[in-house]
Amino acid sequence: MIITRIPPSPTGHLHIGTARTALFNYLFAKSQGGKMVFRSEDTDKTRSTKAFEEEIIEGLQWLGLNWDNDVIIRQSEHAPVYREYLEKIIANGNAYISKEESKNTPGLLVEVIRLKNPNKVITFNDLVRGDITFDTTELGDIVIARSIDDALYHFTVVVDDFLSDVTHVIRGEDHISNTPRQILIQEALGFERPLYAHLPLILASDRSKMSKRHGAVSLSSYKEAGYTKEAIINYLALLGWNPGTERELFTLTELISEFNIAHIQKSGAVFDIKKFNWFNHQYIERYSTEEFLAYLEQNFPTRLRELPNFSTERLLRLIPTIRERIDTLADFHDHTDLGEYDFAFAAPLDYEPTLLEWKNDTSPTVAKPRLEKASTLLTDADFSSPESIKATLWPYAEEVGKGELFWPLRIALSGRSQSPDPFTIAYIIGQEETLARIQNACDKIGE
RNA sequence: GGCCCUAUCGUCUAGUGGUUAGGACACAAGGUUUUCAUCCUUGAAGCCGGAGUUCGAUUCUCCGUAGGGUCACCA
Repeated sequence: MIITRIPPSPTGHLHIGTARTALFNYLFAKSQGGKMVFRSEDTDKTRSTKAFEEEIIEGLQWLGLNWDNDVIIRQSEHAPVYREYLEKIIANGNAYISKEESKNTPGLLVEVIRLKNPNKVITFNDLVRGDITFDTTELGDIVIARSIDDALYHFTVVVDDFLSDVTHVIRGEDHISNTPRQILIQEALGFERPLYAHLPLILASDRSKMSKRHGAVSLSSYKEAGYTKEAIINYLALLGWNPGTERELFTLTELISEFNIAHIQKSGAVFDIKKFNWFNHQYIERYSTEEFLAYLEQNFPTRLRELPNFSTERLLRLIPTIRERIDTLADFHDHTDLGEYDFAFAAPLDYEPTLLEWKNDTSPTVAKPRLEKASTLLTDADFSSPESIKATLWPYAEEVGKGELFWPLRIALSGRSQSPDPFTIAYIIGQEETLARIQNACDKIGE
């Protein structure tokens, strides 16, 4: 049975890189019929918080990356276990208690536990990179515990991986240099060595490790900006891995069946927000009206309904238009309105009359009779679809010129130089509102 | 600086000794019955450098160079 693990440290928000590491562990385990276990590495009592732990757990679950252990393993609850193995490693002579000056509080004499380094050359096989060799002599006698009841990272990782029967350690490339230390501890304890796979790092655009100074790095910040979990999973999977085909769109389930560790890249991958946006657009576009509405409601909880002249009916008709035009919800100007899509609710009143002027026209005045004619035609029109509205107006447009009619009509309905076509807007706002807006435009033109 | 890892279009990548070096994002131009968006077509854009192995290197080896990671009583 293949067992992988995702052991985040609850000392900060769920980093997008941690989410990706979890994804790869999940995909590998599931593709092999194995399991992934979750472990909270909260041995650093001063930096770990319950809130961060909850955020990390919620984030991974939101993505659908579920682990297989029923109870969450917390290293803070394992002190007695570490003590047992610490006693064992001291008893077998591979570690010793060292009385020395504290590094944290200079002047204070403390007893730390150090591994007796055999000073040997260690070679381990990395599933991504092949053999990697280190001379551990330069590591010295590493400190594995502050005291018998206070084990440190390298020691706790080795013990917990052993206790969880972890077969594959899949983690970021930044852990490569930790591997020989952990192997030394495994050997001192007589544990079997798991298989290792070190993933290439996600890089910022300057090719350095992605960090806060590069902008958004937490999963929650992307979630809040309106990225869908489908897009996040899909994009993250393709950052440092490829299916071996030219296909790019995959669901989590499809990724499980396509996943192959041999296709993991060796070099770091730059996180490209533009491509990420494209993925998000792909998934948003595939949402049904109901799914999109749920997506909107989730991200604009109450404010959506506080828009002036809000109407659920109109919103439902607006959705197909928004769906094909946005990459993320952040594309709306801010989280208080629908930005450039506000024409769906409030009538545009403050645009300049000159905006009604088509490029072939010399003054907006010439558009007035066209708008009046359109108004007449629309009075008897079928408003059940954009197409029926279009059919009503088409013959007349061919007569006077399409731009000559549709441009001023579109401005009259949207008040914007760029917007969806007039048929779509008329359909969204309905007949009564359409006629009122055309009348308003005519009034603006005056004589 | 020591140690370790890496190196194909701007970015993500396919490629495993012989290819017109392929795809995607982004970009540019044109088109799709008015603007925006969508969609379609086309285009520009790449094998880090030098030796070596070989009939032949993007591909194998070595040396450079560049970039990254890591050097805690953090994880």
